[in-house]
Amino acid sequence: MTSLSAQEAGNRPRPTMRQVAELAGVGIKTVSRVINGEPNVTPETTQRVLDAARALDYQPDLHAGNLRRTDRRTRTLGLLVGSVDNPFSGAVHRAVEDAAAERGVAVFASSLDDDPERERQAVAAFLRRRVDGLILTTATANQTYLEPELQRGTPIVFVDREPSGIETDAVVSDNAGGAARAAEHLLAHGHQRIAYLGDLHSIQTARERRRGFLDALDRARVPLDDLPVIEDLHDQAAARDALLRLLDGPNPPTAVFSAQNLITIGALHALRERGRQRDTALVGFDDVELADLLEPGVTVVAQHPEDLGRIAAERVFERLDGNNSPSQRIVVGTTLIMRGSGEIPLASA
Amino acid sequence: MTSLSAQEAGNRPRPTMRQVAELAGVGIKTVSRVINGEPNVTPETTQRVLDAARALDYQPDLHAGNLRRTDRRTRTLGLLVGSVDNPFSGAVHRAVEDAAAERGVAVFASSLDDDPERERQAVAAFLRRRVDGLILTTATANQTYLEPELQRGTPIVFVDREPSGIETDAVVSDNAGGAARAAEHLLAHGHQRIAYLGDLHSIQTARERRRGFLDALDRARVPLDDLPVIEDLHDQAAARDALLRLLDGPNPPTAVFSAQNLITIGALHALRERGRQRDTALVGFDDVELADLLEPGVTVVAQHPEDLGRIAAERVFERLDGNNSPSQRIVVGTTLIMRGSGEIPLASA
DNA sequence: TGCCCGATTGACAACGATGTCAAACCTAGT
DNA sequence: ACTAGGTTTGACATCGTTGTCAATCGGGCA
Repeated sequence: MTSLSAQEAGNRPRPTMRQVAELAGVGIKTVSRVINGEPNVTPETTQRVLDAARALDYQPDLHAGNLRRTDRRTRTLGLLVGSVDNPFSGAVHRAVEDAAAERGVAVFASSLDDDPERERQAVAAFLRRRVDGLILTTATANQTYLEPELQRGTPIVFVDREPSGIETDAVVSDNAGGAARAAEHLLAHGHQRIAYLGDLHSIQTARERRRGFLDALDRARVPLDDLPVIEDLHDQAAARDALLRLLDGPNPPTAVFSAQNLITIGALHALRERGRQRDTALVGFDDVELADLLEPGVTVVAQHPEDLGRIAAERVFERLDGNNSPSQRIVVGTTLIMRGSGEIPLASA
Repeated sequence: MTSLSAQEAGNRPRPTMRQVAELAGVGIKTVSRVINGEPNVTPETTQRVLDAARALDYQPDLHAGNLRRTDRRTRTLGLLVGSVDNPFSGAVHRAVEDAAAERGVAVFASSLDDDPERERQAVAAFLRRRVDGLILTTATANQTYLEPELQRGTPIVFVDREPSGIETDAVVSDNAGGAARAAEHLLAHGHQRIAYLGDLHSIQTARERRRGFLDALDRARVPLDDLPVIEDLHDQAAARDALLRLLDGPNPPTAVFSAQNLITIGALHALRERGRQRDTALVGFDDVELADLLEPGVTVVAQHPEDLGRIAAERVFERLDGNNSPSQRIVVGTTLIMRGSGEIPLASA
């Protein structure tokens, strides 16, 4: 009533099964049976128990039950993504959540920030809480530290980036293929001097995209020597600055491939600032919101984060359901979406 | 080694303190002391225990410990947001995660989808897992169902939307104020016939924004009777369709206030489709990515979701630390960001 | 030498639930 | 009326850990 009521912390202790049993005038095991929907309880007893539980606002303690339960399932999943704040990660997260919610499973989410130390910490935090399975985006060079956990039967599925030093499932985008597609698209519009703006070299997908990009140019016999290939751009500002330098330098690129969503946004800023958005072609990897409303629209190689997340979650649940077929690497294709910026032809100037 | 290794599920059982104790040749309580950093263990014993723990890849079971521990803290928080794949929610989530991670607290995140039933389910799932505190965006008309939990001392902080029927902390944006600011801004540029495009009337913030908007117009003595006020637009497509109808109808609005980020995007689409983006003014509530690169740039009343999340989390931790001052309603201001679309003057046509 | 006191250690109960098992209670068939 | 067999129920041990408490050990001091 008064604003004090909320603050009388630790007032009533939380009711336990024992108290429900007492109120209902039955044994504690009977309460357990009712709460868990086990058979062989008369309707009258069931009702008495339910009434008592309602009256006390009883909430079973999942973890206490787990301790004794034979399956030892916490109905909890650990999810590690780039950052819960990034739209790509958000879509992955949402798909995982939906698949999990269907099964009454709750999801712990953590942000990686491409920091190996954060990864170890997050995984340890998940394991201490006894998650039933892990869906991980990794920042470590090597995940052998997870081997013992895998041996214990905990399903671990990597998402977005492939694992290394460990044999387990992975669900990833076709990074090299998508990057190659972007390069070929720009080549087809006459460009040869294409700048590559990439994320940290330590990130596996960044290396894959770079490889796909360079391989495609190489196949087209474009000399790679003096190509502007810039890596380790980890945020919008860095990408913007890098492209500004290229645009202001001698022999600026006629086209740009930005290999990640934040980099694309940085590149867009740089192009606008120099008024070059209508003569410098741009293809981005990963879609960005509103890209279709810019002028010109931003051509992108779109990933399908919802699929990545959904498939990864389904894989975890299959493993939990006993499927122990050999581990698989599932590749989700990318989609080139042409909106204008990627179709700007090489200026005849 | 072979791909089978990962599949021999349930191989080795997970090691317990008992096994660490056995391997180290000490009592189980001594292991507990070492793991928890309690004093009065000799350095040699400590080392033996740590070695044994390492050798077995021991991970303490946080929940088992909790069962016995006097503070009963799971070091876990439940967070309910609109949708983990909405940028606004993502920013709130990230801020909460950062504040929590500092304290070794893990975060369960769930999406609400403005569905009261999902809210009950998510909250129940959190409570069965004994989270230490709740940070909630609500979709129910009334949250008295949380009263017993509040009485037990669980900190509950509402974020983004205010609670009703319950006395507890809330951290919200200045919705009415921000909407009024948007209206005044459009009025200042000569507009009177301003369309309001709003979210579900059942959402408290949507009602607040509508109220702020209408009050501002009323103060300016704009007749509200035949103003195009459209509510219950819950996604981009609905917003686009609604605005298209207005633009195509008789007496179309000269300015638009879109009261939520997805609605703003839908409105942008509609304006482009009719080629009206340069003569119809637009102010959106909540910022959207790339809004600055559109032509014209999108003027918005930006919220500060990071602040909402951070403050809400801090409030929870203060409560957990024993602060039991009266519950507070903390209002975070909004910021008008002028980028062009909101400064389009009334056409002299 | 004997005693006191603090440091170190481990046995044991307990946290809230479920699995096991046996007791009590029906019902129907003879 | 009596028994077989199924249904309903609860006592008790147990899950992995921490709190309590008592036992042991090793000095330091009278």
